[in-house]
Amino acid sequence: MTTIREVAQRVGVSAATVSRVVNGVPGFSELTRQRVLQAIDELGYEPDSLARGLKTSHSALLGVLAPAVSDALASQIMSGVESEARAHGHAVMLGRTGSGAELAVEYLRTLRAYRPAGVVLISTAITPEMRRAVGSRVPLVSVAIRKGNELPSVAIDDELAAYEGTMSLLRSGHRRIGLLAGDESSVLVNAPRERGYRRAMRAVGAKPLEERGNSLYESAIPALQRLWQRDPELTAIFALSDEMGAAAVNEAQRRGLRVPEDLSVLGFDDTPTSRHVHPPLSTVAQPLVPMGESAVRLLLGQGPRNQVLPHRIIARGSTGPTPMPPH
Amino acid sequence: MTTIREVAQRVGVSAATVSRVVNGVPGFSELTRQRVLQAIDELGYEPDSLARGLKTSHSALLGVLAPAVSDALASQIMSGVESEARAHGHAVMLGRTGSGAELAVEYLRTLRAYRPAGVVLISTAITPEMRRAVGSRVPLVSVAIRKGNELPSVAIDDELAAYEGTMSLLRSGHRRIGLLAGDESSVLVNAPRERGYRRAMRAVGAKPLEERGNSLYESAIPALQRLWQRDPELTAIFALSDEMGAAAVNEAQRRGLRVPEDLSVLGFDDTPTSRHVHPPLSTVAQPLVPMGESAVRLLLGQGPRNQVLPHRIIARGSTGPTPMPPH
DNA sequence: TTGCGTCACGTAATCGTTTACGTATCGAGG
DNA sequence: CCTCGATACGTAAACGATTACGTGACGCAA
Repeated sequence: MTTIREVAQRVGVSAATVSRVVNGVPGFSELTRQRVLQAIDELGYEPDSLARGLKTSHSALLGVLAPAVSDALASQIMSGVESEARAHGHAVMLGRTGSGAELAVEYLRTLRAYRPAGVVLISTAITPEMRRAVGSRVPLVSVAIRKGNELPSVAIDDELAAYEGTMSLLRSGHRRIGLLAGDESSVLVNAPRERGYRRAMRAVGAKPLEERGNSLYESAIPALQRLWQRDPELTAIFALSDEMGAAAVNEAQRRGLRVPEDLSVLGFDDTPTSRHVHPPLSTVAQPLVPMGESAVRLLLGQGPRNQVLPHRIIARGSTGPTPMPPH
Repeated sequence: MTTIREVAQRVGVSAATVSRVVNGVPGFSELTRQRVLQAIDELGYEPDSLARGLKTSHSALLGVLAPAVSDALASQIMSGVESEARAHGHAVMLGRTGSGAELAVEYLRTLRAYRPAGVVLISTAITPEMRRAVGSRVPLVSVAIRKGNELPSVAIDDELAAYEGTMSLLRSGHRRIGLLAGDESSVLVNAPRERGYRRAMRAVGAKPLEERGNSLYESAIPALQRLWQRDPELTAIFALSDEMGAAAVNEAQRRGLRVPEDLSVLGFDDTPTSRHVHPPLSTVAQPLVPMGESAVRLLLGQGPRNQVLPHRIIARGSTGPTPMPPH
């Protein structure tokens, strides 16, 4: 590893001067700039981030905390985080919450030891313990959750998005729309969505019908069962996650229903999963990658404290007009 | 941020002693150990990783390089990497290759500046430029690829796995088995799988039939078209990725074929995608999470240089016996 | 010519650890 | 009693960068 002193020596200047040209701090002539840059290139010098971070007391590291590393929704957001972070010369450190805040606290403690430039919390509410663990200096931003913590946030308007999703089904003539909700543990994102659904249903005098899964594929199967049991003549299902939506289209077809002729299914989030079923899942799309990008810009001090990004209803193959009533 | 000197002062010893008990280096009495530990607890002291890394010239950071952050297969592996890394007190830095080696080189350069303990390369072959970028000190390990670089590796035996996958279809009576292969760019993993398929087919005197996608869902549709065109009476399809397998079961059903009664579909990798279709996809499973775990153990100096982990054929709903020939 | 402001550097302290080396104390063996 | 070897520390020098401060040279106005 070549050090700043080695390149200084090669050029015949002091380390301070090299540091200045590297960081663009005024105090050197054009000629020495050239020679320093050339020496850097020849020696393949790269500033030691540890030493730099020690001196400046902050590194160019960004922490990312997600419920699970392999979570599809989080992955998309992380993708945006990674590219925007890199665009700003920052690197990304990964951690997961798992169940309970214990892992998160532990992760934040080790993260703090690296003096990160900021931390992105994906689908994760912050606890006082977590705040203590990471220290009060480090800026945090929460993504895909708006309420429940006083952090700056990047998210869609879940209530409105669910309202409009429901509305789009209603406009196609559906009245018997079952809701496949997420579980209580992710209440911060689910509660507003449920409210949006109910508000839309009530607006047209339709009766809300809800069952709860845990957002994952398997959990949707029994919830669907219960839904059909409560109303065998459902014409549409609004699932609050794409995985549950995928389960709905598969399960419907297994029961001999055609999608969307006999049953429309609307998903939520627009993860890649929505394209893995047939017909492809219509969904209420969150701009996941842009959300990740926005989050790092916010951390790096740009943009308003609370960003609400636009959602979008994407009609793919799984939704259509109300089936003709048999007569 | 409390420093080591502050805890030293509080106990009435020198910083050196505190450092010794923190790192378990002999040279302190049991009594001072107790008191130091207590002071650390009271002050919430956490050693500064940057300073420590500067002094020892290596951090407890592990780099991970994947083709894409949101890649499903890579995500599973990363999940294993993260948990095992954490179990060893290491943190994980994320980077992506994208297309071309340029991003990878850039990432490895910034990674080197943090003096990482090692780097995990997922589905990525190393180039001389990449090696230079990261420096010769940093140990590397490649996951999910065995050939093509002289790195220590963790992977399954792709040739054998594909052979056995094909064999399992053959044993069910299938003879007209189409192969949905991946693209040339990932030749290091695809070539052996194709060889395994061909070897099995030839072993029973069946005729190989192959078309090429790019491992993603969408790419499988036209490839399937070509497959059916070349042999309309295929009774099974072996897809070299779960996404293509999922496309095959959906596309088959769209054409009015029942899965598995009329057509069996076998996938590859055992990513979550395999459970997102109906019937759920039978697949040749790689132990992705354990592969990630093994990789970090290998980096940290444990285990043999080249690990071949066991694959497994998982029969879910998408495969079955040959359809009766109509007569 | 003198004086002063600017430019272009160099010097040296500093960030928070680790660690080689020095040292005081103490018990035991001769 | 003296010596020797552990044991249990303390001292101070690194690690590789950044940066406040000092300084010599130069230009220019008075």
